[in-house]
Amino acid sequence: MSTESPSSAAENREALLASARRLFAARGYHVALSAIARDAGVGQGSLYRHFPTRLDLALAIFEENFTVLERIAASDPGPGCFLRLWRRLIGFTVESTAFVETAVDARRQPVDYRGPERLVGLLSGPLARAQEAGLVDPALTVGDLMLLQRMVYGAIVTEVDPAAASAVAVRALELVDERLAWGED
Amino acid sequence: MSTESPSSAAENREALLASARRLFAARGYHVALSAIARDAGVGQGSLYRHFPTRLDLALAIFEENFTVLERIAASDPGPGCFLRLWRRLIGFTVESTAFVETAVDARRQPVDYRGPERLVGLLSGPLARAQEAGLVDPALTVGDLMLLQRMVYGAIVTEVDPAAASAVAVRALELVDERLAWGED
Amino acid sequence: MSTESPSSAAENREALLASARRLFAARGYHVALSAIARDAGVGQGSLYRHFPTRLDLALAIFEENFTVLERIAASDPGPGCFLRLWRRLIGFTVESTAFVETAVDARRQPVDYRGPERLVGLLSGPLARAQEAGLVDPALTVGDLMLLQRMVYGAIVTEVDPAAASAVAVRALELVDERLAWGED
Amino acid sequence: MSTESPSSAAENREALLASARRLFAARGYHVALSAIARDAGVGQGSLYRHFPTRLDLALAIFEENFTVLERIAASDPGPGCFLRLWRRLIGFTVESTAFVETAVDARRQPVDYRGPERLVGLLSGPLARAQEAGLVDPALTVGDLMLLQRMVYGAIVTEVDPAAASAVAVRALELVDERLAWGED
DNA sequence: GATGAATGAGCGTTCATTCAT
DNA sequence: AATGAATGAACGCTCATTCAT
Repeated sequence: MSTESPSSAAENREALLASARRLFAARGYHVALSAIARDAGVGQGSLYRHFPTRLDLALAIFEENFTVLERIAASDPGPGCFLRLWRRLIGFTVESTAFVETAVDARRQPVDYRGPERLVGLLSGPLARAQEAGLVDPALTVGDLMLLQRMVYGAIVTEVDPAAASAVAVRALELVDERLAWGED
Repeated sequence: MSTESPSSAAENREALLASARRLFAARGYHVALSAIARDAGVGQGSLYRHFPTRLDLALAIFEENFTVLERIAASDPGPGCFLRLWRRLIGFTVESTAFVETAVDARRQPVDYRGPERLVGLLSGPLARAQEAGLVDPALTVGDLMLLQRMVYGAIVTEVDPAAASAVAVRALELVDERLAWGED
Repeated sequence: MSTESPSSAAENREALLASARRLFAARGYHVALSAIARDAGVGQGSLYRHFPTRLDLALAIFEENFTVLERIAASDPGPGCFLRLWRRLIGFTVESTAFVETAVDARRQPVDYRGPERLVGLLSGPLARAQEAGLVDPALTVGDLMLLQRMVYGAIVTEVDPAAASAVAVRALELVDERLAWGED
Repeated sequence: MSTESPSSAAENREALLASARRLFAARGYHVALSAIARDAGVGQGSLYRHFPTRLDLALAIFEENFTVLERIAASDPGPGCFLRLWRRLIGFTVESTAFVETAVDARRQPVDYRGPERLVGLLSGPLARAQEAGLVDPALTVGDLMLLQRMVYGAIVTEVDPAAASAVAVRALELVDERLAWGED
């Protein structure tokens, strides 16, 4: 009977996203939605109201990630912007391996999602600037980068030891390392 | 695919593996086990007897793949053996993207599986011979190859268009192509 | 039908009744109450204030119907009044088959509802006048009529084709037609 | 963990039908399916296996009713057969008022059900024999009878007092009584 | 050894009801 | 007085697992 304030809608949304992020990572994309609601301290109906499907939850998390990347892109007009973006993107990849399962699901129940295109748009300018400044192999395309990110997902998601995820990502990128300056600080 | 014939234990096992392979690919690793039994024309209890868990089914399929690779390794003592093995391995990867989900599951409910080590053992000799013959970059280690295969999984499994899987694998490998002669026939 | 205008209590009540009438007819008596509120452009809490239970909504619609019948009864002191009333009553029956579900519900969760008695009171005078004028079989009682109306509900509500409702009502009444002059204009 | 014998399939089916018949009558067509399973002493999954939808359960009950009627029709070649059939049919109607709700549902989610046609086929011969023998008004058609049965549903289902159901059916039929010899033994 | 019906916990979803605003 | 988000019990349904035959 404990009714929270109806005005806590925005807070609930935040709490649900945070719980989803955490439980997706800890227990996989197919964690029970009721567990997410419980973890967020929110009723099942409210979860449903905010995010009618599991995918809506996943896409909302992507959206948050995008916001972070957009902020980086907007704040740094220099040639170093690209590497910051790329590191953050790989960071998201390492943190959210559960989204490979999202991708697997999406292949079977296709959804209209413009994420990749938006990411391309976001990276193009910074990549060009970095290449002009001689920081990145000029032959590398944004498409190559998108593929590389997906490959990193593969490397991480098949890693038995969760603690090794970052190291695996580094090793994976090193396999193409002459072209990309990842890892050198 | 439903068989009405007198079903011996061995035949049932074969039928179950074939159905699992097909349904894992078509409907994903989490397809209902009852669907596999039905597709194989076998009772649910028999599926259970042969493969107590879903993972047992997956590992048995890996085992079949191993057998194919071992046959190649045993039959070709020349320097070209490695590339044949590698191509077949990538072929298996393309065919069974569902096994990324197996890997994801396995991370959460860890199982003692010696697959990677066996694969290393299988590839070491042929790789060395290929490197001696100048066919493959001598700096490439078997560990690099294992990682590369896992990266290919990532590229494929995040590909929305199933028909593009092979092409994506090729593109993924080209990102490291100077070192590996994949694709040149 | 969603109204954005400043909504007074009385307007809300009207809008809710109109939406309930429509949705009961279109989607059945058990349509979600939230759908009625939404359709009326009114908050769920306001629906609640006006009509605490689903049955209150149904009874309020009956009440509106009564008002129409009372107006007819009050306005026509002649012998033809009865048939006008009867036709309108059968009309309401055809329009609101969903109320059979109300009746079914009411049988299980009995409610003190004086509808039938009021209807008897409303029809008695006009029926007597019609019988005196030789327009209706003098052996027919008001109770018979009430039962007949209920029988018409049965005929309509079991009719698969909604468009056939009126025709079914006519056929149903014809089964007792020598006694009642329904249908002859 | 109490597992009943897998061979109790037929018994389970019977138990489910009996429970459904009883609970549909007592608590309405929309009684929880889990309540029916519980009442029958059967798991929910088994209910589902035997009757995938609520409607399947309802139709199976109709089927049982049909079997009873067919047995009467087959066993009595005389002119009195029709009245026995008709009494039994009205008896089923009185017993299973919940099926008005089935009909209401069916109007919204139409289903291909040949019940009425079968009933017509079942009654035609016996009705003709009864009419030849002068037991029933020769002007009465089978279609009239079907409609009459539906009208009886309306009379019963709108009756507040469940104990009055039979009496209401009798009164309802008396409204057309010169034509049909119902009630006189 | 094979069978397939039975089981029931657990999931996603719906919705009447409440209540801070 | 009106709003509409929050709640959570309850439903239909799925499916891994068991076991009498």
